[in-house]
Amino acid sequence: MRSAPNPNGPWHIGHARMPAVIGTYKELYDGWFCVRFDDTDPETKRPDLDAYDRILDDIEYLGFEPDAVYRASDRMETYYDHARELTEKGGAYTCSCPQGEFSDMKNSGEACPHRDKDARTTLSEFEAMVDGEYESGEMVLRVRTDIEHKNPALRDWVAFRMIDTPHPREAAEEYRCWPMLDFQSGIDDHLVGVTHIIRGIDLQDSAKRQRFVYDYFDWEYPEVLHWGHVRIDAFDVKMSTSAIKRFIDEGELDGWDDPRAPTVAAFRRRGIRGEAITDAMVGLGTSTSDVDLAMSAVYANNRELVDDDANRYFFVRAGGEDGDDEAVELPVSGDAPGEGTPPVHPEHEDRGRRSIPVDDAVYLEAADLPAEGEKLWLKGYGPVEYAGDELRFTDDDIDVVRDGDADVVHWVPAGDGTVPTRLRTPEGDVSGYAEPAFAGTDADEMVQFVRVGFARVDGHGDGESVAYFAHE
RNA sequence: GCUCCGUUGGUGUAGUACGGCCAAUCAUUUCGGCCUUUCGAGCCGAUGACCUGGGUUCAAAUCCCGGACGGAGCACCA
Repeated sequence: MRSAPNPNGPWHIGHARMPAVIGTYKELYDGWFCVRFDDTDPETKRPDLDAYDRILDDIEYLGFEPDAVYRASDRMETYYDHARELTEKGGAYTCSCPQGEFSDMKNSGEACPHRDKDARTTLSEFEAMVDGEYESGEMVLRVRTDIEHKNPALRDWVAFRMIDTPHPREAAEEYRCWPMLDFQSGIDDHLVGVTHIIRGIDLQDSAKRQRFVYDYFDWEYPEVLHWGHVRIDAFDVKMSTSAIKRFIDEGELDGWDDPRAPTVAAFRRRGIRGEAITDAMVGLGTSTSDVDLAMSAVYANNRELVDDDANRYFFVRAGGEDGDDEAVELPVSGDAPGEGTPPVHPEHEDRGRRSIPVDDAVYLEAADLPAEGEKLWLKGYGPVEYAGDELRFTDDDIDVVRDGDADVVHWVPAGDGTVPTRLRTPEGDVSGYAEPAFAGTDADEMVQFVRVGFARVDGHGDGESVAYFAHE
């Protein structure tokens, strides 16, 4: 099987589907898969030189190692040879009709005057194409299919055309005569031994077009499956490589791994394992109709993968960039203990307990504040009553929680050890305070901010620490 | 306009080739309960679907015909 990306940019999350599915099938059925960069349009789908490696990197992150990697732009001579052979078999002719004129004739089922050309004329004109003797638009090589085919999409399609813009890859910058996808991928699939093709619904007619070429060569066409588009819920940013690129250029996004971007790189930085994405993609199946990928499915997978290792910390959200919803600082009075000792991980008592010193005041999230006179249970610390301007420690036992008289909330001390932290989320940045022990976490570690969600520690800077929010 | 294709709970999926074992699977979501000095975690449970109208048949999610809705192609893009 093969994944044939167009390297015109890093991947958004939808691109993960192909490697996820064929990589999984390969493992399941002891198969083989390659990545082939279909980079045969230096102009309108101009390849991005960085994208080749980034894509391979993304595939590795998703959990797969391709058995082979090809670049179509390295294989031009092969395509030329097959074009010559096809011409000799009577399967192609050069055509200099203006695009619109040909289209009109084709749509009414009429052959253009070039269709009867003999193979020798075509061959010499094709060599001239290869040598770059025509300008863009002057001459194409068409596959001779059936000009009266009932489906107009299949009638005498273009196999090669001239492109004046040089290819960005140095190895391919001299070529001017480029194959179209249907020709190039059709030839390659057979030559590298692809037996099963999965591709998008937009390429439904490709198989039918390519079959004409396969018939000329007397090759057997692979099994082919067309799947629908994936829509991802939960993202405002329009999901297309060019749209994301534009947002980055305009400064709306910080880069390809901005947590607000629906890119593979962003998911990675947020601490979502490739496996979680892969499993969700495989779960979508391969149906022809469009599907919605619920992010909750990816998050649910990731939660399971990550929960066991993610130690718990408290993080009090102070608010977004607009400064609303400030955290509330309240003194603690009464016969209060000097520290809170919640478990590092409730299912792993052996990891011990954190120590959170309480000098005289704590921060709470504004939304957690009860009505005056009501009680709260500060998790890992104890019961308090909200007295309007302070929290009075009470002698209640845990029954106040059982009886529903007090909510259990997280908190951090308002003292020196508290760690100012920025949590970068798909909805934007949230600033806040993490408990002192958070300063001891390592970059790349996954943690769970209790009652907030899972996050990946990005780093601890001078003034603030940064974490990337994964999911609840 | 011409040509393809699809339609199972909120979401995804199994089942549809060979009709009965499907008053429909699994996961997620939502809701409820349980546990834990009491996690937006975990455990348990509940709600919730065969696009529509005809036909064939003892029997239809499954077969046939029509309709609706949705998607795709008809590029010198991939």
